[in-house]
Amino acid sequence: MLDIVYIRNNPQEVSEKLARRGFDIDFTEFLEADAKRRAMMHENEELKAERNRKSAEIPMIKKEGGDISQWTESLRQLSDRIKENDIMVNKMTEEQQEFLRGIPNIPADDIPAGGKENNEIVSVWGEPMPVDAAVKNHVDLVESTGMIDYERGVKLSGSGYWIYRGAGAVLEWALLNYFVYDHLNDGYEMMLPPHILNYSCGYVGGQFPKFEDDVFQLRGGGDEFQFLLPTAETALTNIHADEILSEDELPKKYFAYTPCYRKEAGSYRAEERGMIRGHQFNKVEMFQYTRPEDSEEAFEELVRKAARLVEGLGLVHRISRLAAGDCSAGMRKTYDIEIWIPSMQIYKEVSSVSTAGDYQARRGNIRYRRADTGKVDFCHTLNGSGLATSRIIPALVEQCQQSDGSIVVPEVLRPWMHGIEIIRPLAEGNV
RNA sequence: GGAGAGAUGGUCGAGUUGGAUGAAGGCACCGGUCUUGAAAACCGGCGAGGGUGCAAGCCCUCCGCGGGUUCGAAUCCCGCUCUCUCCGCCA
Repeated sequence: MLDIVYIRNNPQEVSEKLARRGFDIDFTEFLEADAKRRAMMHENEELKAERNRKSAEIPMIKKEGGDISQWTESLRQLSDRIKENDIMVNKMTEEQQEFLRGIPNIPADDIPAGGKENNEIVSVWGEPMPVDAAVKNHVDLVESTGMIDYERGVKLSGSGYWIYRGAGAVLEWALLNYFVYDHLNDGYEMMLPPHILNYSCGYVGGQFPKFEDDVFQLRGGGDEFQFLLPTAETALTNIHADEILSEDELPKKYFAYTPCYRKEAGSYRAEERGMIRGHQFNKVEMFQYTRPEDSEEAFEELVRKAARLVEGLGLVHRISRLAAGDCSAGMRKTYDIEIWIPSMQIYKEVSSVSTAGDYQARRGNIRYRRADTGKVDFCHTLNGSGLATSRIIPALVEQCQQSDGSIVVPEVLRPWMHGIEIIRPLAEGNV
């Protein structure tokens, strides 16, 4: 949610900045309605003041034994008028809120305008392997080594689900451990939140109402529903909703491990078969609540952390600065960490680091009190995957494969691999 | 699933025969006195949102959420949500 005062004072500037992300908006009508609403509100407040004043006199008149019947009659009329006005003001306010809710965040000035095609590559780490007939794709690799059981995953649940098993499950878990320990070392607090959230969490996170249909909804009969979280960000954003934090507890640095549940409705492209896109995948999510003046630095920190995790695995990757139109609606700026998938000859996102500025904080009413002035102000919120595994494993098995179809486990994961250093193909008929 | 109790400001907690009070008191926090320093003690300050104003200020709204009764609701009535206790069930 944008600051209405800011829009009021700088409508032109806001429109221009939003245009950078391809969002066309004209505030003329909105501001007219806003002025009308405020005038109406002001008028009604004066009526209320009058009512309060006169009502307060009644007990005194009563005490002196005076007659109050004409007072109550005129006050009843006044009250009725106030009630009518209230309904109108509420309606205007509701319309205004709805309008504001539909406006995406203002993109940061230091990111390119336009859509996906304007994304910029910030840096590249490692040398992408050339196409090679000998390179096996991850689907073949994880099946031949028995790391993933696609068939039985589908049997249990349906298309888009798989089972990590044996060395595959161990590797998956080792990755998560590797991430967890890195964040603990950096002083982040670990969270294991509920996976089922209420409607309001989806709203504050910025996903609802637009993406209501992209999550798995759990309906209990009411209008509002609970849902399986599509990312731990949705939980972490809401932890401090409706709270006023004190300045000295900022920045708050959290991370959470959860599976992420997404409908991913729509057809799968053939090249995305495998683990690239599933209905359920594991992810460790980093999150920070900061003072406004610290969010830029926090953003850099999150990007650095995400990239360093991939680097630690020794996997070829790059960092992209997303163009305004490619950032999700609630975000001012997003950098993606993308990992090289040799069989597909493309980079795929394994982490998306974003800063929301105060956009989410306004929706969730997340504030802090400044120590110097004693005033409250909105926090800034930032989030970043650190990391999602579902694209790491494909990249890992492909980048770490040997000519015999075995996979060398990266050094950093060994402490959690129960002695497995090389994952070898199963014998024929052993699947 | 059944029965009962409750929801007040950062926190604890008064206030429920409707009116003088955004709300006693304690704690926390901030400023000051005292002290070599700290603690203690004492004095003072201390909710949020909105409107208006250069400002001091003034006004409106908010006692879980939504509605109702009333000239007037934290207080009465209805609905909802959540929490707690007891019973039942049980991975």
